[in-house]
Formats: sequence, C-alpha cells, structure tokens
Amino acid sequence: MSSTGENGAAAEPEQLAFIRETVKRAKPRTWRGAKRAEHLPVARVVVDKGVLTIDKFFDYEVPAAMAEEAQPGARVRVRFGARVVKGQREGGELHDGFIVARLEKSDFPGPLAPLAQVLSPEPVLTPPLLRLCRTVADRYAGTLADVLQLAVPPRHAKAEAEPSPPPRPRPPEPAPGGWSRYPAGPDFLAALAGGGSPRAVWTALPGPGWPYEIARAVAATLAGGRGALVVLPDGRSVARVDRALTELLGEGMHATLAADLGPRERYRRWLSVSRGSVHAAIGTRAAMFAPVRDLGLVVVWSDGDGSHSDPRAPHPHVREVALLRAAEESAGVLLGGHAVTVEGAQLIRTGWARPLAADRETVRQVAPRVRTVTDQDQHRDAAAQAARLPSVAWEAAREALASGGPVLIQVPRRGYVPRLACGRCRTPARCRRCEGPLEAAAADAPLHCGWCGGAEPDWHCPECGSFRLRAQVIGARRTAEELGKAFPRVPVRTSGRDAVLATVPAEPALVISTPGAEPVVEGGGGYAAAVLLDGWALLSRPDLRAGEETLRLWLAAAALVKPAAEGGTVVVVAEPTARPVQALVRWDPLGHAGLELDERAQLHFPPVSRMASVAGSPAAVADLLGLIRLPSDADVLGPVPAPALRGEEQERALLRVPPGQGAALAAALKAAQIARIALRTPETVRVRIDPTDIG
DNA sequence: AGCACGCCGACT
DNA sequence: GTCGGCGTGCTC
Repeated sequence: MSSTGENGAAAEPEQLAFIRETVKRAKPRTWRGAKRAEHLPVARVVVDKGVLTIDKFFDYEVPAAMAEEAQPGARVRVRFGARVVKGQREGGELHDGFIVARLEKSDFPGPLAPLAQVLSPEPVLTPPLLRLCRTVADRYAGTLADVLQLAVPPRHAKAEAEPSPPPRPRPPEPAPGGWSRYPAGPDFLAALAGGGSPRAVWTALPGPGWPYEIARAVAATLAGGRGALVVLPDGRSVARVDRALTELLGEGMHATLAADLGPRERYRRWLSVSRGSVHAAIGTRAAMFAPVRDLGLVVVWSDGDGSHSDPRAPHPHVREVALLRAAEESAGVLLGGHAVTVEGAQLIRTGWARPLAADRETVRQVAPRVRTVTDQDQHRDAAAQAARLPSVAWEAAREALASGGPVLIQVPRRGYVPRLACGRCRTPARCRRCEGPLEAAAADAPLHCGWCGGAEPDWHCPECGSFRLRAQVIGARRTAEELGKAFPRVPVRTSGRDAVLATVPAEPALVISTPGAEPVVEGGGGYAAAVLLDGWALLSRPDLRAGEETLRLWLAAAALVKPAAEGGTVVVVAEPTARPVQALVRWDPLGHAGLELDERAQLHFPPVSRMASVAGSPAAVADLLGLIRLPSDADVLGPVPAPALRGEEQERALLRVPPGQGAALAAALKAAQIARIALRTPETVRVRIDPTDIG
C-alpha cells in the first residue's frame, strides 16, 4: 500500500479527520541552532501532560524570534521526551503548556530544548490564576495540569483576535434595597463598597428577591473599585441573576459565562474578564476560576447543591475554591441560599464568617405557613386516595387552586420503576431467598426478585405483617396523571430532569416537579401552595447529608410560595418529628445546620474532620494504604467492598484526619500516588478529597 | 505513559 | 563471545 495517500478517497473518516488535523496545524520548526533570546532566555513551562508529569515545571530555551511573544501566561507548544542521537536532539512529542515564568538561567543541569511554538501571546495563565490553580491542586491532592484544564478554557483564535472593549466605568454605590430586610445587610454592602472584605453566610429570605440582593452586592463591590464573581448551581439561576444585574447596572457591565454559548462566545467573554474589560463575572461551576481582576467579592449561591462539585478530577467544589480565592485574594465572601450547609454553619462557628440572616419577625412575614402530615392520613375522597394525597394536602391544593394560584407538587425523582416497600411501615420488600429487592413489571403484575429473579407470589411484611405494598416513590409523571384525574379541568404541568420549566403563569394549575426543577411563578407572586410528597424517601436515603439535603430541597420549593399572610401554604408529607421537618416548620435553616454540625463533630464526620476516599481493586487499595504515610492521628476506615466497576471487583477505604490536618492528608495522598507511579504499580487508585457519597 | 539504559542467563 | 530479559529512571 502506498504511503502517499492516493487511496485517500477510500480512507476511513477517522483517518480523514487525522489528516485534516495534521495539515491544519503547521508543523513547528525544530529551531535547531537558532539564536536564543538575549533577555531572560529561559521559559519555565507547565506541561499539560496527564498524571505522569508529576507536577513539575520544565525549563525551555526561548528562541530570539519568540522573545517578545513568549511572555508568562502564554500558551506554548514544547517537545517532550526527546532523545539525543549523534549529539542532536531528535523527535519528542509536542505538548501544550503555559509559560509560568521567564528566567535568566535554569537550574536544570542539562541542555535546554527550545520552545517549539508560542501558540498565542495572550497571557491567559495570569499569576493569580496560576497561584489559585496550584492551591486548588494541593487542596485536592491533584495535579496542576488537571486543574488548569478546568480553569483555562480552550483557545479560540478568532475570539482572541477581536479586541475587547475598554474597561467598563464604575457604577454608583447601590441603595440597600432588599438588603435592608437583614439587620447586617446595609453594613455588608457598605463594607464592600468601601473596599473591605466582609465574609458572610447568608440565609436568604424566601421569595423572588435573592437575585437582586446578589446584584446589589456585586454593584457595591464594583462601586468600590474592585471586581466580583458569582457562581450559581444551574443555568436557570444564572439567568435570574443575569437579569437582575442587567436591570441594576445596565448592559455590558458583567460577563455571563454560561456553558451553552459555544466555544467562541464563551472564550470571548472569558477574555473580556481576563483582560479587565469587565469587572464582574457570573456563571455556573466552571466560572469559579474566572480570572476577575482585583477580586473584591465571591458569591456562591446554594452551596449545598450537588452541581457545585466538579465531576472532573480532582473534583474541586465551588464553595471551597471560593473560600481559597477569598483568602488568597483578600476578597469578601457571600455564601448564600435559602438553606445553610453544615460547612456554612462551621464557617460561622469558627468565626471565619458572620451570619447574615433576617430576624424572626421578618421571616414570619415573608415565609409561607408550613404544615406537616404523615402519609397515613388518607383522604376519604376516592380521587384524592387514588392520587395518594393526604387529606390536608388535598384540601390545601383545592383551596389554593380556588384562590386562583398555581400549586406546586414536589415529587422525589424515580420515574415508573417501582422499588417496593411495605405500605404500612415502609420496610423495603426483599426476597426471602437472597435479600434482593422485589419488583413488579407493572402495577398489579406478580412480584419477583430483582437479583435472583425468583417469584414471590404471597409476600407479607416480615416486620408488621401487612400485605399491602406500595412503590417506594411514585414518579413525577405518574403523579401528574393521577393528580390530573383528581383535579379534572385543572391544567397539569410537569418539570423534571429532561424538561425543566423556568417559569409557569400565575394562574390555577398543578405544577408537578422533581426537587430542584421547580419553576418560578411569573410576576413574582409565587405559588398559592406547595405539597412536598414522599418526604420519607428523601430523608431515608443512605447518605450522611440526607437530612441537610432534604431540607435544602424543601426550602427551595417552599421559598417559591407566597407569604402566609397572602394565604401561602406548604404541606410537607413526612414524619413530623424528623429534624428537617421541624426546621422547615420553624423556617430555621441556620439552627438545623448548627445541630447537624454538632452531630458531625461528635461523630468525627466532615466537615469537622477532613475525609478522603481511595477506591480501586482490593490489591491496589491495599497497596496504596501500605505506602501512604498518614499523619499520626489519622483513621483508616475500611476498606470495604464497593460497587463493581466494569465487572472488576472494587474496594473503598475512607481516610479521616482531625481538623487542621486536611493539607497533610492531601499531601500524603499525593505522595503515595506518586510513589505508586514510580513503582510502576499497574492499577490506579481513585483518590477523592471530600467524597460526596459517604453513607 | 513511553522509551532508553543497564546488568545477568542461553544461544549462533 | 553476543542477544535480550524487563528492572529502573528520566523526560527541560
């Protein structure tokens, strides 16, 4: 076969793609014997190479032709892994990297290879961004290269060629607005405007005001001559703050770094921040690294939301990155939400942040009335019974619809797949032979075991003897169908995973939503009522955060309901004595977070202790645990069997250290990982600081 | 990761 | 004598 490509017409698409790629990107010359730059001839480079370049910088010679462009922060290509043949350096794979410094001389004893190419002189990796990425990598036992991938967006040449507008003018100091509802609110704004760095854990009042409060905090920071950054958990909340900022400051005063923009627009906006044209940035998770200059304020909204945790290694969390930035860049912090996380409560308790909350009287004025009801309380009405609505919930929904407002029904996610449990006492229905979960292919279909497949024709509950079964959670779709029958002639709208509604009209309707997908009522009036169904399903999840998370989901829904004075009612179907239920009834998220924090402290759980998980094959986990040199008062929990991965047996161990030793734990884990690579141990161990799924 | 260098057993 | 085993170490 010819190697010259005459058979190109028959080539596979991948080959064509490869050819196009190689043709498009000009091959950098070797710069063999080229003159080197006279001034600062050494470029220190962070090479964007996977795990194996264990966090080292490499020095390269700067050819004279690149002396001007090869500035710190610039993207470059370098040859890596070359070999020396007959005194000449040959080959070496091209890798992308960033210049971190220009130096007079290198401390590397051998000869330096020249930079292959300056991809772009744009100084994207600014010193503060580099410092932040280094700090985040250390905090999470990850590599700088991994964090850089999260922090610096891919280059888009056209976007880079466009000039950014001149720096935006500073807005005037805003009036306190909704912040005057919080005793410490006006002072908080004034401190930001005055160049101070106040740090607050903000319990946001229910209602539609919070995006405007965030916008005012941003405006105050800009007015004081500094920059501001806001990170929110999803696109809908970004859009709300985006609108509030535009209303308050006008067009073009902030950059919205949304994920759905396309690479060019995204990079264009990122550059407008990096170049200092725009002083405020908002966005979802990835925006946590936005290179806002002279940062005066970082805002994180709803820091308990799971999407603030980055799924990519080393899994940095928006709140933690925000706190690291605030410390490093002397910025203020606003950690806000309708709920308060345990981490927020801890920041208050240690004195690092101040609580920013309204007094009880104000809360009473704006919060809806909350009632609890157990789901044993069945309604007499046949339709309500079919919809499994307790009578209190049924009445509340009926009255709310009659009053002319929409009613929100929150249903835990699960779809149609029924996981069965005892209809009376909620004990999961299990197979008598293998303890596997019992399932039914359809409602009224015969029972069988989900593990061994055996039939279970005459099940009864081993705990209470009941013969009644029910699906553990009825999904949003089926709830919608059944409620539609229960309330004929009332429109039913659903919002969930696949189709999330941003808003619903302020008219009678049943709005069925999974937690976190609740639409906002147009016009700012709010729902007339909300019914929070199947609370037990949220509360009984085997997760350390189940209580905290349930309260967060409930408060987020309840915050969309009208104040009690305007008839707003929330009915939560759950055991009334449960702590999150109590906290919802009293609308006391801060108190709840404090109690949770006490409990975590007692049990030596995070965030009072710092934890890390190590997962992999039993041999690999044992190997790492044998190598690691942990701080003396560290605990090793496990290893225990974990769910198989691609059919491979897996184990997981948890490492735990007391407060203040998180950095030591991360360092020990990183050292052990490096040692394993050096010893050429084949199987990798997945290390995760602050694991999210601990039962 | 690749890929070379390096120091001990059976072969043309 | 040499070819080659993959242990060990490096990549600017």
